[in-house]
Amino acid sequence: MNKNKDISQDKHEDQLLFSELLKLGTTQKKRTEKQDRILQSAVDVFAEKGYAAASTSEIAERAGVAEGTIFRHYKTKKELLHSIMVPVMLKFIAPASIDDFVKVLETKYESYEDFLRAIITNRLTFARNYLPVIKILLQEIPFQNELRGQFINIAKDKVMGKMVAIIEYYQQRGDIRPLPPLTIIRLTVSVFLGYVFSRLILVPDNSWDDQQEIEQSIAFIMKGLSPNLDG
Amino acid sequence: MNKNKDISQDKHEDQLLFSELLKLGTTQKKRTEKQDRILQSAVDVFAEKGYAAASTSEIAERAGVAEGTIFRHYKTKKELLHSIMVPVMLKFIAPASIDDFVKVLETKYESYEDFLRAIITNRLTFARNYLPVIKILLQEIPFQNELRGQFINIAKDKVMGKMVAIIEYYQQRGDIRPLPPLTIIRLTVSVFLGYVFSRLILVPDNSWDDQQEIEQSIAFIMKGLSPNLDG
Amino acid sequence: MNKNKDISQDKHEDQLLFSELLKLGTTQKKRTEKQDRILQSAVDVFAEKGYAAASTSEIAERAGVAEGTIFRHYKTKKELLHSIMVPVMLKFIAPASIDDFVKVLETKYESYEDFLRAIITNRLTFARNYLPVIKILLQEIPFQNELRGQFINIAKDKVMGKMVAIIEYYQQRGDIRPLPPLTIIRLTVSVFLGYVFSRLILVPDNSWDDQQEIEQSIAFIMKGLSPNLDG
Amino acid sequence: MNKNKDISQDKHEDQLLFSELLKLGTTQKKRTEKQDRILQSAVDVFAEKGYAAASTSEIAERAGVAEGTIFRHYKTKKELLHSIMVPVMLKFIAPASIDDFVKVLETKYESYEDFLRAIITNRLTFARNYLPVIKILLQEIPFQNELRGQFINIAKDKVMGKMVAIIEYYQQRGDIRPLPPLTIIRLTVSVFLGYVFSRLILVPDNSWDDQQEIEQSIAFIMKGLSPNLDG
DNA sequence: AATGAATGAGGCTTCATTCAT
DNA sequence: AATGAATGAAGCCTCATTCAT
Repeated sequence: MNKNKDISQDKHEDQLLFSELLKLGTTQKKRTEKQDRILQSAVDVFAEKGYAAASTSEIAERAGVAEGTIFRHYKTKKELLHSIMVPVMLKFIAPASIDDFVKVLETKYESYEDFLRAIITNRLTFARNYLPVIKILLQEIPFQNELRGQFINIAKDKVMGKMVAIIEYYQQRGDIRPLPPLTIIRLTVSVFLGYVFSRLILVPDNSWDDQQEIEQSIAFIMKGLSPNLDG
Repeated sequence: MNKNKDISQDKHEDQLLFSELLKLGTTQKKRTEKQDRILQSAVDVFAEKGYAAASTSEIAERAGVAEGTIFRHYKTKKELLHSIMVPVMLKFIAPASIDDFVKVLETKYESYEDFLRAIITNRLTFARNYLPVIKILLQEIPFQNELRGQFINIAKDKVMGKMVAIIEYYQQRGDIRPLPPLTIIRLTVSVFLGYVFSRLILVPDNSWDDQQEIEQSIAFIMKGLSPNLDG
Repeated sequence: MNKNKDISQDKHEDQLLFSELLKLGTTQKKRTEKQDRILQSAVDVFAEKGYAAASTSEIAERAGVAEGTIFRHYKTKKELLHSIMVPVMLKFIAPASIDDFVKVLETKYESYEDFLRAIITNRLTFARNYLPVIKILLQEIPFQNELRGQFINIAKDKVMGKMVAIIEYYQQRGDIRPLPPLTIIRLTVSVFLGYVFSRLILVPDNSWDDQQEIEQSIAFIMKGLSPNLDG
Repeated sequence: MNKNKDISQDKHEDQLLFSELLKLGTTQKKRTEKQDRILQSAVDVFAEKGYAAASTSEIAERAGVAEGTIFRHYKTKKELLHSIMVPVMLKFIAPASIDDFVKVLETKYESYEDFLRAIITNRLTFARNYLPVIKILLQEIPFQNELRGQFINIAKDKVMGKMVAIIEYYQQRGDIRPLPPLTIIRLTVSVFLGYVFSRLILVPDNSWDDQQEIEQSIAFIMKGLSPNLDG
């Protein structure tokens, strides 16, 4: 059980500034300092008020740039949103490290539980670091059709295949029940996002014992998926 | 196993029109037909575009009334939102039937599983009937502080106490593990809302086998909460 | 110096309720109690906010009648204003008693000073009793052309002639200087309205010694108009 | 009697355009030509219709700008009003030249009459040049509490002290009666504003002989305040 | 006579976007 | 590249007035 080298240690991926995040994964032109400030302000304002209620003038003000400057870099407000969300979606649902999972599937994690613990810890760290963008993502997915399409495509193309492969691997090993892999993903992700939502949006002021809640969630999922209920 | 006449059959509560829903639970003045049309249009537009992006003029147009008419009945756009959401919250998180659960706790449902199946089926029926308002609720909770406060209060005052009592009852009976009841609620609700979200918002066009997904979800939860993993 | 029977004692004229005032001077239809309440509320709201900023709905609300009721009695908001102002103008600038002045000019007041004291005290009592309508009058005169026309006409037809006669009488007696009577009126009225404005609008919270201020004002006017500057 | 180069000649102060007036007395940012046009139109419309009845759309139209442009420079309609009135109040009740009065009190004006003639002529010139804003001032003082407060403060801080000193000086010289200085100010200002109001608002179409009316007003005030009525 | 729901024109204000500097 | 003044469409809301009941 190699708990030590778990994914959450992947500082290179998750503890970067937002502007750094955006650089990854796409071939971006050089971004100026003003552009960075615009993006950061946009993230803040979108997360605070929602996309529709956010005003470009407030974004500009917080970024310390003129109103017109935003539109020099992003043709429309919607393009600004997309400039933020696309790299985030790539990162959020398709961590760079997932490839590693596939590659070293058998050797890296002995059990589905280890895999689960690794990925949940990792994604929670990510969510905590980029909470505002996650919030935007969850908020806007229902309204921004194009965004939703991209999200689903990314999920399909970059994640689902691999996840299914991983799940089937553990199913064959007898770690988990032979439910449809998509159902397993849904159940797992529900528990995870349910925690993120409760923890970060619904009652953030509560005193949460993250460590314990996560362990309980993992145990819950593992038992829920275990093949041997009455075996 | 599950009681036959399960709660989802409670047509009097859940299969009414939206305008009927609003009548329940509060002593409302008589609502005119135009008022009903305004409310229905508001629900539609809020659900389609989100509160902030919805315009009162579009709501009026769809309702076939003059824009001013909206403001004769609802002082502000926000009041219109609240007029919709408050009764929904009361109904959604605090079904009238929950009192029955408490009253006839022992006799009515033999097991936590039966209880779970009953309440999930019931709430899913409700969610399906009032999908748009559920969508609004999930969307606006992060931004409308007052709404969120009311939501949390209603949850606290009307549901949590009873749910905790029910859960502790089944825990004493040995049906489920002695986790903190709030954690159990979080896990259960996560699975439920995760399904609603996937089913109704994220990929609504998929062909879903509701019956099977629900059974799988219930089984997942039951196993996840069962005390006898390695007993 | 018959100070005793001065005009301010004319209770029949000045200390009536507003609704009573309106009855005088014009042949009005019977007014219902609701009409009275509408008029009184209109006076209040017009005086508080100004005609343009007053809303008929607030007037209705304060009067305790439905919005539509106002328009059953007064075709338009402007007609409501006029219904208030016309009788007031008649009373304010053309006191019923002025006829008496002319009739008994010589015998009633021995000097211009007595006349002045009588009329100022009288008009001040009136202004105090009907302050709100005076305020409306002063406010709307510049904007309501029709009102201004009527005001000037009433002043011309009912007052100026008589006032000029009175002033010329005292001028012939050598009481006051042979300035143009209109100039004398302007100077006198200025001092009077200047006091009303300071006293009732500009700094109403001040502690004013009315008795003394009035006496000083009268003395000021008398000296200002006295013929014997270098006599 | 009166000094020849009287204050009304102070062209640098009083005969500037309105936009010029606004520049004085405060350190203003540069104003664009459109801003000037907005201010001028606002003055016109406010004066014509009153603040409440003036519409920002008409102001914009007359200024030849888009309505939105107004709100780029003035956050609200009320701020637009204040932007106009504050400098005017400073100029109207607190002429720059009043300091000179104090400084050169004895030498500059031999008598209260000279002082009075100077200041009245000066203020009348000002009023004539800026008639619309004076009209707005007189109209809105009763309704705009904040404006009234500022007006009173400016009067207190900048004028009253000096005026009282001047009046007491002439009282000690025996020029005028020992009435309370505030009463003297009230009487004097009443006569002055009474003339302005009659002349410019009530019956502007009359043919007025300004020179003569002013001299008569001054004579009236002087006699009214003279100590030696029956000396 | 009285009501109050309904209207639609118009009010103030915000906003994304453009463009001359 | 950056600015910020300018725009005009659109947003929320108010209001005087009408009319069916």
